Amino acid sequence: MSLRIALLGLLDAKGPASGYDLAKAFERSLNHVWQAGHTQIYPELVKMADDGLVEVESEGARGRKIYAITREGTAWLHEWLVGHDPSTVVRSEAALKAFLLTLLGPGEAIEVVTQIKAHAQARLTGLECLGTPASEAFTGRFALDLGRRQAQAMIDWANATLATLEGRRVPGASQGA
Amino acid sequence: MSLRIALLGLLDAKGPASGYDLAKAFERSLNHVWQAGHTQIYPELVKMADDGLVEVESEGARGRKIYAITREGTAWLHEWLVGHDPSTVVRSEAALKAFLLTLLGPGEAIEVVTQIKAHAQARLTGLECLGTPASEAFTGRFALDLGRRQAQAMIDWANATLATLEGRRVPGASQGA
DNA sequence: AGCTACATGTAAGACGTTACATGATTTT
DNA sequence: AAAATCATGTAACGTCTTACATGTAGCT
Repeated sequence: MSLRIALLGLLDAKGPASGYDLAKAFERSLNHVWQAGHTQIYPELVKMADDGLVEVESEGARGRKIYAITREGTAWLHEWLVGHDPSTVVRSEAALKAFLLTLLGPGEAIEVVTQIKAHAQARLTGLECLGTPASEAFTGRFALDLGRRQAQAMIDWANATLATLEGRRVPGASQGA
Repeated sequence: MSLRIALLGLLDAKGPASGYDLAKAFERSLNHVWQAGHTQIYPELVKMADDGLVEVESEGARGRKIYAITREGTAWLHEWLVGHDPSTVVRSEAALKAFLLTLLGPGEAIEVVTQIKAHAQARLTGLECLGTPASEAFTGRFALDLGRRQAQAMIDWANATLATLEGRRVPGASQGA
């Protein structure tokens, strides 16, 4: 259902758009929150139109189809945002690596953590580029802040873990907030 | 591939086990890192046996089949841990809600953030119960620390966002580490 | 005898990725 | 004229969830 929510959210926030536009919007803005390519988006829009959540507002050049959110779609979106209990399913390859870190020797473990840290730093840099503190109001600004904090938490974890692995601190201790 | 890694990791860390045992281990220890039920685990173990990564060591009562990791399996596991670039695919319903927060009125937005905060706090409490600072060495202790930090980051975000929504702070500003 | 925990599976369907396929318009 | 970008789709395959199905062993 979350793909629907993401698509409805974009249509609600930015107005009518084609599947192509939505795929681009996914790449640019939603990327750090949810992922979907055009091969998933096009069929989903058709299904959503069948269900009355969106409608083809107009057709442009090159077979371009502009979808608009319907009143039913808006209602559905708000219902989900307020009423739906966010699922706690987590599937993180980085966390899986962290879990199995004790199976490796110290040298290899340091290598893996360093790699994870580099990824988190790249992610943080990418997020910093998306919004500056000056631009105060835009859709997704709260998610951007959340993404930054999550990336920073991963970097902090990597630093603490590297310190442990290098024997500079006690292992497994809780380092607080 | 990550399900394989998780299963191989458990077999490597805790020794031979049945599919049933592995499903239980998923529930208890791996839950905050990767999820899988028995309906996914049983067929995967069969495929892994076909591929030579595990083997049926013995069969016990009630049709119980004990799987053990093979040398090839161990090699494969280490290869993945060190060599595989962790995918950055993120799909978080909480983050999606955060993204779409601006579509809601202040009252509803506060409600949603409060709900997310409660979930993060429950998660943090659950993780705290899994390991005490005293027990210094166990498989997954690094992932536990990571999970705690991620949960704390979410709680911090929720508090900052609530402050913004209640008009106590500037919106969208970067709050640093 | 009935309940609970152990133990393993299959099948249908939803969700997601990769590869393939096609054609129109704009830019170089 | 060729290349890039716009624009939409299908098909095959892999992963994940939910529901269904079966039988054993221990406990009360």
